[in-house]
Amino acid sequence: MPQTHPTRTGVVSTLKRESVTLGSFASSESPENWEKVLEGIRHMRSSEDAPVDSVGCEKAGSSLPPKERRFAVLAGTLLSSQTKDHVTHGKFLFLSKNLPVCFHDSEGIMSGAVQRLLENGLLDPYSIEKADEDTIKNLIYPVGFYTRKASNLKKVANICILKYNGDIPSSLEQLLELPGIGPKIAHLVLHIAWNDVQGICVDTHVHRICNRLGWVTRPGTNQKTKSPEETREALQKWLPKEEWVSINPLLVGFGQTICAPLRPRCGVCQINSLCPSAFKEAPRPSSKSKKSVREKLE
DNA sequence: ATCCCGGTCT
DNA sequence: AGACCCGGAT
Repeated sequence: MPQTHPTRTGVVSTLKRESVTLGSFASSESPENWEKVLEGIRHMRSSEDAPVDSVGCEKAGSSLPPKERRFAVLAGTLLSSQTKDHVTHGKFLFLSKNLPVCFHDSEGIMSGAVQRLLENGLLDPYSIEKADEDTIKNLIYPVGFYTRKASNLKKVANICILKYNGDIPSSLEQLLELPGIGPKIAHLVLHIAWNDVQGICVDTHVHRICNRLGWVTRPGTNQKTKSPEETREALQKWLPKEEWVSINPLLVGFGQTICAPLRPRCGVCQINSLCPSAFKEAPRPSSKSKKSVREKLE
């Protein structure tokens, strides 16, 4: 698609204010203080210990030749999608050179599934196509949506064989045609497998945090974006492309440790003075308890 | 024991 | 809008 990103953002020109913006800014212009916010998050991330940073990664597929390696990336990413382990996608963005298929291993679920596939020689399209679907199901069992993923994996393998000579598609559009591959995974695979950054990988953390920061709005409005895709497009309009890769693991880790989906720890957040949503989150979503009034005020 | 999670597909 | 699915949090 057209590359209409005004990467030259007028970041240096505008005079800085100390006040917190309300998240409104002219379209295709950067939100105020975004660099300060990013810097603050980086600083917090350097001292926090987010799960995404832990070293529990498997290096399945690291010694494979390029074509097999790419398929392993696609298969592994497909498996980790829609699982909480998906948040660790950010991890192997950094390790893609040597460790193309890497998963956070907090529970051993994802890495176990990929490793079992690899040990059984089921990380390449030809073996997968021949393998029984139930076999794949059993090997990947603990991961979420395993039935659907086993089915999608076989379909993907078949398509890769028929249309791509056993390789994986190299364009965004072709990746999106694969069953079970949506925008998030497609952009991720494109980057990891082909080293091609065409878009920001927006998961729920990126989606949520960008909206809290007022970094993205629906086109022509001040309303929050409604979907990760809207967030991706809005974010890409102003965020310099140099940040497109790093923004995902940065915000994922931030979202895991501080800017959590519910009960964000605004009290310890170092950029709360720059965040229009700070301390504005509903304190207790479902409150049946009458105690626990003053326990979380750190 | 119940609720909640999360990309993708329908 | 709901189904898919597990494990984890509550």
